[in-house]
Amino acid sequence: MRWSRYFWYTSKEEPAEAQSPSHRLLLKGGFIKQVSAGIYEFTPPGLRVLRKIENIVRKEMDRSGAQEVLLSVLNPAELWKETGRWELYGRELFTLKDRNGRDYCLGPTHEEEITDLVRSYVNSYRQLPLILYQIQVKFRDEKRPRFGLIRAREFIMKDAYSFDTDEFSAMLSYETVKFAYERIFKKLRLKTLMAQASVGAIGGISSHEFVVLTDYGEARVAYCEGCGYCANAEIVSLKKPQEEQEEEKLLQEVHTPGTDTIEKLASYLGVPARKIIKAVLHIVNESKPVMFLIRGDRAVDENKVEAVLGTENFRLAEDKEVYELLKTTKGFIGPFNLPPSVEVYWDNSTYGIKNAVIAFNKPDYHYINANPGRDFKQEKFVDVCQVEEKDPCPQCGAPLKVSRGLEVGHIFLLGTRYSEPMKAFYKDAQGQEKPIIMGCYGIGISRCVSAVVEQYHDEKGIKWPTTVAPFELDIICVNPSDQEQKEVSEKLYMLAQEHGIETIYDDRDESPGFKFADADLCGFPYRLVVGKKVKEGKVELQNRHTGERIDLDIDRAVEEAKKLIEEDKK
RNA sequence: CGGGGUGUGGCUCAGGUGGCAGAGCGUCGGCUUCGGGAGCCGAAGGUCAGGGGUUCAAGUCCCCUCACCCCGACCA
Repeated sequence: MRWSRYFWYTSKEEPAEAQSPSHRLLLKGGFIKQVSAGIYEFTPPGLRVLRKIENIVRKEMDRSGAQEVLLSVLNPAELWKETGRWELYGRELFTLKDRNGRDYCLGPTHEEEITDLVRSYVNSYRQLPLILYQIQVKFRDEKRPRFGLIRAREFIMKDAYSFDTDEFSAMLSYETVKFAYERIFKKLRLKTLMAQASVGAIGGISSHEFVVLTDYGEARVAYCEGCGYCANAEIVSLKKPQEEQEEEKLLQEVHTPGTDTIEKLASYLGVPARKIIKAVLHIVNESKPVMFLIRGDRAVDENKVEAVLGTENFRLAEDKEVYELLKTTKGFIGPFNLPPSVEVYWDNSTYGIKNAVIAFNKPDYHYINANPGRDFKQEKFVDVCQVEEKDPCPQCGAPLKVSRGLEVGHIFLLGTRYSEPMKAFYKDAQGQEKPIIMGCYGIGISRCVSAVVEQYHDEKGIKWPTTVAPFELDIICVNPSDQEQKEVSEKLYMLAQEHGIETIYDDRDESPGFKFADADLCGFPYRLVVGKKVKEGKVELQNRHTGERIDLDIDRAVEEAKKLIEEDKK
């Protein structure tokens, strides 16, 4: 491709709206263009990257025995009503009506459609197992799209679905896709962790996430370098700690004016936050008050709260509600003299604490030296504590590491969540009708574009791995008005194409610095610089990843580049 | 959905106390230059997000709406 004729425009200015490196560099490098919040267009080079990722995914899925289909984007409401998700999916579903007033949605995921497709053809155990997949656009009306392609409202996803006769067979399908995913991310050069995950809104039995460690992910992953345990932080269980060994001191009521936060209270009393018991009041289903008590230095994990309460319909109590129920204000809530409507849970972190600071619903006062058993009762213990670095690994007890991560893949063993309500049944060898056991498996293709940039960039720009680079080789003619340089560049460009190297030839009439800067920004793994050294019969081959530069004889240059590129792609 | 912020040329931004709409980059024409986003000369380019209000006069002050970005809770 000759850059002078190519639809590719980079920017010298930093895009004002972008924060994360991938968002910033993809915009600045002219790979994507924003249309609206969470909606992006791909330019020719951006699309080249996307297609390469798609093709890697496609190849590995095919290799695992999955078969590609293409489902509809515009989905009639009827199917979604069969599974109840027309209502359950909520406001994240983009919905619309046709001219006759019939309801549709733009598919955010395709369990309903694929189940409908399969049930219309499959009715015997002889037709199973089966894995189908597609690579297609998805729509989700996200509450907060952000970081460019990382969380978009319109995005490209590879979604696969498995259909089996029984759980054992389903588990095999699950493992098959899991292995395919490992190969895919390896080929994309993405360093991922595979984390145990909660099944969430899609529903199901078992689930793993493939997570890229970056600062701009929204998942928190806890992992253990000792035993290899790795899980989404929201499902890591924290047990009761050892009982503290301390002599119980005399309970005292202390005046603590204005200490409405743990920080203020800790510094006012001169005690560490871990010696404070904090109380958090939630309102469940807009009616029931529930109090959680947790150690002062720890945070409540709302996902765990959801698991304890069995509903996502809860929120923190407002000041007014706190006053009506407990006649106190935030910061002075405690588990004493409560109205019977208030349910109390103690987080495991509060177990065995000695001489603690705790509030008792009297504004501006706390108890000090409060001790469980003697001064208050702890009945129901639960685990609602947000996992943090150095917490013990639930498997081996070694200190955990915690990182922000970006979820690029997710696999679920669904069971009969969709086949049962949609009556996707098969007949077994005995003629018995049974629901198909399903699994579903996603990879965020467009998100992977960002994930790669997050892992491969420096202050100058992107450093594409050769397997996904828009072009493998950039030929720069330093001075196109120099006849000799021009001729050599043209010759090398032709030769590179003959060798099957994906080449962009920067023949633009721009200054050398301009072209070098673009090459760094756009991240081609290899760069052939045709400059004044042609007089000595040499050109320079540069490696974007290592920064290495070597002078090569003109006739050897392309072969040499080819060798390195092939090596990278292995 | 809660909290914070920003909307001025294609892009990045400046425009105290109301008084002729600006710069740099980019674009177009010309000259010069060529190993790290070159230099000089000239030109085009604006519904100041939209609507309403105050005023002799609004980019600037007030009200409403919209869009986008950031922080939190949720998805690949």
